[in-house]
Amino acid sequence: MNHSNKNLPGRPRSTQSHQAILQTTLDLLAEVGYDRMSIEAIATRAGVGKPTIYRRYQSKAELVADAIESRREEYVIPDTGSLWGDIEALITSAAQITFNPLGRQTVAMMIGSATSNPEFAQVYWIKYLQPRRQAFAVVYERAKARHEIPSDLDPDLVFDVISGLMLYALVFPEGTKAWETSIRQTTQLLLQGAKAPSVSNESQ
Amino acid sequence: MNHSNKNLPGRPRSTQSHQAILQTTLDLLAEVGYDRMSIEAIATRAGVGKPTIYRRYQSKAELVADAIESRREEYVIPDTGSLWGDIEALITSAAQITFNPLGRQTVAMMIGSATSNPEFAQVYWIKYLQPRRQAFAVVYERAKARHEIPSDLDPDLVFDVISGLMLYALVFPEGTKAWETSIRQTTQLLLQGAKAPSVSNESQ
Amino acid sequence: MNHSNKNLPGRPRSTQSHQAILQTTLDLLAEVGYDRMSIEAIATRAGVGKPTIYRRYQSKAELVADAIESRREEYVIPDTGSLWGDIEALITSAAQITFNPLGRQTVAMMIGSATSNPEFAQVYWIKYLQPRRQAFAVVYERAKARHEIPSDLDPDLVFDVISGLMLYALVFPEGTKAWETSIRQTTQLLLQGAKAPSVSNESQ
Amino acid sequence: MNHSNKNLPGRPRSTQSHQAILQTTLDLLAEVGYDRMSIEAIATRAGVGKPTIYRRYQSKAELVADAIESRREEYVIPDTGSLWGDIEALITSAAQITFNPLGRQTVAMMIGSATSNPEFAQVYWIKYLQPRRQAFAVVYERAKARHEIPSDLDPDLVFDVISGLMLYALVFPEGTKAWETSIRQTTQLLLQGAKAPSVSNESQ
DNA sequence: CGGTAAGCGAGACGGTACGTCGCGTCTTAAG
DNA sequence: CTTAAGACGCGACGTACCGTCTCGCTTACCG
Repeated sequence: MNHSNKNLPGRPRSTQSHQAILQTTLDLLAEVGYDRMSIEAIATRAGVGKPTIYRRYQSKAELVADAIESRREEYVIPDTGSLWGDIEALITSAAQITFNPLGRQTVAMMIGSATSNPEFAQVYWIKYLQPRRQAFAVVYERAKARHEIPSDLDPDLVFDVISGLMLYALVFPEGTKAWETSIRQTTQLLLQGAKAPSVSNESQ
Repeated sequence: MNHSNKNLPGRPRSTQSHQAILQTTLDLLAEVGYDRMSIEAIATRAGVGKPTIYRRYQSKAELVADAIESRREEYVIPDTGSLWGDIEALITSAAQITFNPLGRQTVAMMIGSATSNPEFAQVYWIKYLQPRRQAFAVVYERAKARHEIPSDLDPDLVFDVISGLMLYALVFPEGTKAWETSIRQTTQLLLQGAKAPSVSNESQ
Repeated sequence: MNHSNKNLPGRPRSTQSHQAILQTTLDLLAEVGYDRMSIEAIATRAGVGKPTIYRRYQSKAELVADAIESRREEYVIPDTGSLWGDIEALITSAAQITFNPLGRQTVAMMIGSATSNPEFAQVYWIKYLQPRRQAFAVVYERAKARHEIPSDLDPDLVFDVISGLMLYALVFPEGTKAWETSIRQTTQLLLQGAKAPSVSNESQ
Repeated sequence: MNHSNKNLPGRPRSTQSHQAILQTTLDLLAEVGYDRMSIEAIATRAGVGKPTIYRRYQSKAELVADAIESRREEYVIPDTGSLWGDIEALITSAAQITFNPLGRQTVAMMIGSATSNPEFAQVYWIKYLQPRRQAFAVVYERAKARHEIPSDLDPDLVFDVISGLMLYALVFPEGTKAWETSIRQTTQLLLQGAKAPSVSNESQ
């Protein structure tokens, strides 16, 4: 992304400052949340001048996006040998990332600025959801090859339903305590439904 | 909730100012969004002093919550005679409320403060989602009585899946253009799945 | 000034409230000073509604003026038998009234609003200084009759010099610690100077 | 007082803004007076942000004090060759500074906050009165050297009497129209009194 | 003796200014 | 040419009082 071996004139940007900025951003995000987190506070706590931040990022959203991105680990497609094993792995991975202070704040922030900064949710979509969606497609294909499941079901749809449920559970915890159970149940029903003879939907 | 016929001392609060505040809040929410909307601007446009707003609400969130709540219409359970007709009505109603500037901002705001102001999402849950969830249960029971659908399916689960998908579609429009189709398809699969012979899930 | 025995219709004004207002005004004036004293605070502490104050007084200045005036005692011209005895009595009386918290605040307030509310200093002049100035004239005449002092000196001038010195001492305490001594000395010099053969002032 | 050639980090404070603030403060002080002058108005008219003012001064009093101080000219001790000539020069100089809108407001403000901000009157004493008091002492010594006046009179006392009279005249204009005449007369009497044989003060 | 007119406390009203915080930009000297 | 530091103009924050108003309730005179 940055061709750091270019012979640019002048003092190079401090890697140390850069790391301090990103770490402090994540710390503050987890501590006080996106809204209550000020660039001023990040600069002060990181021991960095404000312009040093603004030179790198145009907005708080951009900074936070990069901070989160910087800590993202490479996602490995699970391969446990069975469909349900893989699905459990996917759910567990998603839950670990999502259901902790930083994760909650991240999602909250992403969602909160979905309308005001649409490109922001887009980043989340491309960087985070898309890879998992594709991983699920792979998992699904493998299960199909093992004849575990029917072939006429769109894995993307299943993935979106699962993601939607997790998002829903994140936003409304009081209505959906047993969200993991709901996800398993729903996935099962979808797979069965695809196998069963079609039910006519007369309104369509 | 309040018996309102109490003989409180002092000048009563102006209903006119109150209405002006709520209306202006909704106008500005739709126009510029939650973050960019200042109490100062609301007060000025509503022709009201700032303290008049702060006397009623402790925070912007509280004000906006009440403004939205004040415009909520009574929800009527659909009864078209067929399950799919009722479902379409539910979807259409939800879409009308959600997929417009004010609706998007409302949901964005509710979700955005889900972690910082959890009681806020709770209000949304109780006032808005719960009634629709219960309405769906009624619709489902009626369909069951008409032998349109199997009996061993939890209507709440179906509702949550649908809601989750809509929320997902609202937040990530780029990934889910055809969300209405997805919802119909998913609902159909769930209903079929419930009818079909169970698929064993060995990991459970 | 007010023909209080008029048969006005309606409920008469509460003497109790009136006294509470005046007393609280003086208390607060001494405690926090004129500037930091708010009508709101007076009303609250006096257990009185704001309109009850505004019905009586048009401004804070007016209220304070009346509060001070209400506590003014009748001034009695001293008559100790000797000029210096009388002068000491005058000085002591003035000092008692002026050099205490309420007195300092009163004078400060009078002076502070001398330019913005000139009529205010005028009240002070008429109600407080004028009587003492006239009293001094009487004292002076009596001393002249006793042949203690020369006749060709204007007692008003002497009084003004004394008053000026006290005012000066009140405002600049650091420069004029021994103001009582200064006053005695000055008075003595003026009396002597009036007796002595005139010094020519060529510039006049 | 500050050696100003210190190498402080960060952007130095804008001299331009500083001057604009001081000038606008004096303008508004003369126009509307101390009480009616708001920091908000100063900031707006000076084309400056409020924090820029609050960064420099903790209170309105402090700001005004510095604004006045900034325009103070160096005082030159008069030397006309005769005592009365010098005295006239002193009086004229004092009158010019004091008896105009800005001067009146200045003194009013200084005096008004004499009790609430005692250090404020102190500044006035040190910066303004003390130099003139010392100047008068010099003038007096020169006159004594010319054998114009007796030696056993404290020039500070004379100065204080004159200052007190001017202050008195400023506060109570209605009682002391001919204050210049009073001052000349008083000064003359004091000088004569010092020459004359002492009058016994029996009460002491 | 009942009507009525003013005063009462309480407290909300539209405002103005307060003093603070954070914004995103700028201007320094130092590296 | 970047850095840390920090001032800048700006705008919104939430609070304190301003002086006015509107309540429901006395209170006391007057017909």
